[in-house]
Amino acid sequence: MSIKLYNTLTKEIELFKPIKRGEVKIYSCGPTVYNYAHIGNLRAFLCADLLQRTLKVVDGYKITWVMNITDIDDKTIKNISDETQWKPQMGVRSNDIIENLKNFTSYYKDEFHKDIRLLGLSMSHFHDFPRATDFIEEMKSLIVLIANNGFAYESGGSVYFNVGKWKDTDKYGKLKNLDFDNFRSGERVDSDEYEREQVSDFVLWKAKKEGEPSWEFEFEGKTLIGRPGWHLECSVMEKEILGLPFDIHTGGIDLQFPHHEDEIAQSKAGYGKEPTNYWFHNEFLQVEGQKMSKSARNFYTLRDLIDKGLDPIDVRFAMLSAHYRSKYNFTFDDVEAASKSRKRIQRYVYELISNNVGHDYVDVTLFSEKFFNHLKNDLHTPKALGELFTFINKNAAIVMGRNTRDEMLEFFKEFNEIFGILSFEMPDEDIPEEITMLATKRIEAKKSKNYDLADMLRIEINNRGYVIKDTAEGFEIEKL
RNA sequence: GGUGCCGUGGCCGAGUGGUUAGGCAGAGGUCUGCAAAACCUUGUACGGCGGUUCGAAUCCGUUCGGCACCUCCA
Repeated sequence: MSIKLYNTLTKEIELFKPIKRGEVKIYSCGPTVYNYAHIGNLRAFLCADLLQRTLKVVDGYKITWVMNITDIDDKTIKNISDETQWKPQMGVRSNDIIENLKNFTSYYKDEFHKDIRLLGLSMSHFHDFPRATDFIEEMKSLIVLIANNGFAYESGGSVYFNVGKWKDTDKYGKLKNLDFDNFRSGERVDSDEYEREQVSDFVLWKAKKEGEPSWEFEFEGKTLIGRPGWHLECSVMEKEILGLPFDIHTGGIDLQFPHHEDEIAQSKAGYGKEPTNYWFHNEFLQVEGQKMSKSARNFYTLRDLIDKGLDPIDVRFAMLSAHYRSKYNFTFDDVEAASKSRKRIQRYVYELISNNVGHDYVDVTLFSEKFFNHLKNDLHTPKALGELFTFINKNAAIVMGRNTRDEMLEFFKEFNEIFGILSFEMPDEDIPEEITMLATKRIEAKKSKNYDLADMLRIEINNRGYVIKDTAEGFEIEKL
């Protein structure tokens, strides 16, 4: 209806139009479950979450959201062959290598689910999490289709996609302008033992190496023992689960090439259709201005951040505060700032709920429209949040009348269906009796002007994890 | 080497020709015994150099710097 999105296919911000009225089908390139997801991975999933929530809340679309789980590739294989990577929670390591692969990847899949839940993604928003190894047969079928159309060839037990031939048929390089004749010279390390006709050809079926999990594939009269190529899984799963074409495909910017480009080529060469109408790519996350990497010692998983005392919801809000097509520079100071500003919004909401003294009328509809219009404009969260803070600054909750408050709360409920950072329950914390007693003693000390004792008691309360605030009536206690 | 993106005040981050973005931090204030919270006030920024223009962070040229992709990568 009215959301505008940047489409990598056209390199323009376009008015989004779904294939079927009122419905949007989204496929997100999900994690490779060979380890815990790092915060760069998580940003991509959070951006996809922002997209689907915005479509749902702002334009009322019914969303079908699929995120794949890559459970077979070089990295998973590498890690299952390394005994030190095995954890007791994965079960018993057996001689059945495919069994090991399943157990290993299942563990990290579950951990991934825990992470995204902590980040505020809701499992109920997902339609499916297909795993690549559950679609081996369908992948073989696609290879056969591609071969039948003349765009695949077997060599050394592997099957390759013939990019050169494809380029005569259709454009290759739809997502990114690439100068194929001028690929980095001298550094083109083709360490594969596989024999490709051209370096730009990519693998559809990869011949087995010693110790690797493998499947049998009857192809043009030969039995090829091996496994599917990485690009193939998405082409297959999105077709099987969503059907072609679907509406939006999401992923990190690094996947534009070759992953998504090859996905387009495969799907079109095999199924005769391109996968999707809109390609949605989020920019990278950096840490302290650098690319995140293990060698730079700035590599974080969500659990690393939690161990450092960060609240995952603050991480969520910090990431959502940056535009998805901008590099997000993750710093601890920034999460700290995000935490404070988040709490400011939360306190404002609590004031809307609790106080009842004001009478002012404020045009909430006007503000709400402006706010959501920013989101409709290619998910411009920084502008939307700027609008929100400007509004909060100009319109103190305390002076608003009940009707305005209720309208504001309606706004915040919609806001929260997208941002997912607010609570509408007044904090009803059980303050231990001993803390209340200390606070009462302090108030008495205060009344008798024994300020030294009062200050000591306040410090004692702080040390026990609570903060005391004096009010006109007496005091309030909050948990830190 | 090829392709593309970006350089805004202490930090983050909007802004594409003339009007206060915003957040965090900082400063001052109201309130308070002191705090905390809240609220009010407060920011001579736009990498450098040229050019176009009455006027440029915004357009053009150039230069410096950073980043990404170029078949492992969210």
